[in-house]
Amino acid sequence: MTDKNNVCQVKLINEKKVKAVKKKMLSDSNFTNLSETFKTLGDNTRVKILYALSKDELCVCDISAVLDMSLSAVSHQLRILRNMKLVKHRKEGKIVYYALNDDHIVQLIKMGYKHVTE
Amino acid sequence: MTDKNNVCQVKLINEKKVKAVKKKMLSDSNFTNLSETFKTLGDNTRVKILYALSKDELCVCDISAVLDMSLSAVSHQLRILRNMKLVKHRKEGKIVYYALNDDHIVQLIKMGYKHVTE
DNA sequence: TGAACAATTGAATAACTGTTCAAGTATTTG
DNA sequence: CAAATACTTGAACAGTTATTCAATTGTTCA
Repeated sequence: MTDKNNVCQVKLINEKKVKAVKKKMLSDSNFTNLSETFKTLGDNTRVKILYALSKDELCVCDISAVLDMSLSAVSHQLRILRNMKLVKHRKEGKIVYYALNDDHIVQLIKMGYKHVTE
Repeated sequence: MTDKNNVCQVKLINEKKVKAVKKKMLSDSNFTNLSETFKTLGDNTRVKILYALSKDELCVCDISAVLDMSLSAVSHQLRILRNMKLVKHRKEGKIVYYALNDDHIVQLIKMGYKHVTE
């Protein structure tokens, strides 16, 4: 893709800058992990679940009550959060309790909240 | 949706907890803003653009060179970042230079990076 | 003025995503 | 064992999204 007529003809407006910035970029896999983490937070339902869990450990049923959503929808999103290792769960009979995996994510959400409210 | 047979029958496993957590939830609009901000960061191309701009002010052409992507694709994403007020731009003749709107977002990205690399 | 070119834009397409619905698991308890 | 129930799962559907391609805008400069 680099050559082609897609890229501007002037052979880079600012070759030095481009080289310097390119050198400072992270690896592709880091960017992928980064954007996938943000993408996981970038859904109304999931961010609500995480926020709720930052207040208390909750079972699926309780979460669906807090969010006023179907059990199934919540469960689907919990699977995604589980896969991303953002939440952990423990079984107590029929009931499955979910909790945040660590407080890391809450910090991110708090910072995001600061951003949108300032 | 609340009643229905979607929600668990036990009339809430833990009514007190649910009430307490529900009270602590943010407003819907706050959650929407929050998730939309994260969603904007939750794309490989956009997070790369923001990261690059955290290193230097760059024109569209330079950005497309840094990311090795088409001008058009970059421009489309820049529009989204502009709409979200994450970047600002200034014109210099034919060339449009982009920069981060504020350092807020870099903090978020740094924190996300810390999360994925730890 | 007209050629060159950085950037934007709209349409089209392919891929992805979140919810619902229905069916299925697993556990408790009568 | 059978009924009840908390939860999970797969398929289907509607809505969204990122990129490409082609056309267009706006600016410089010969």
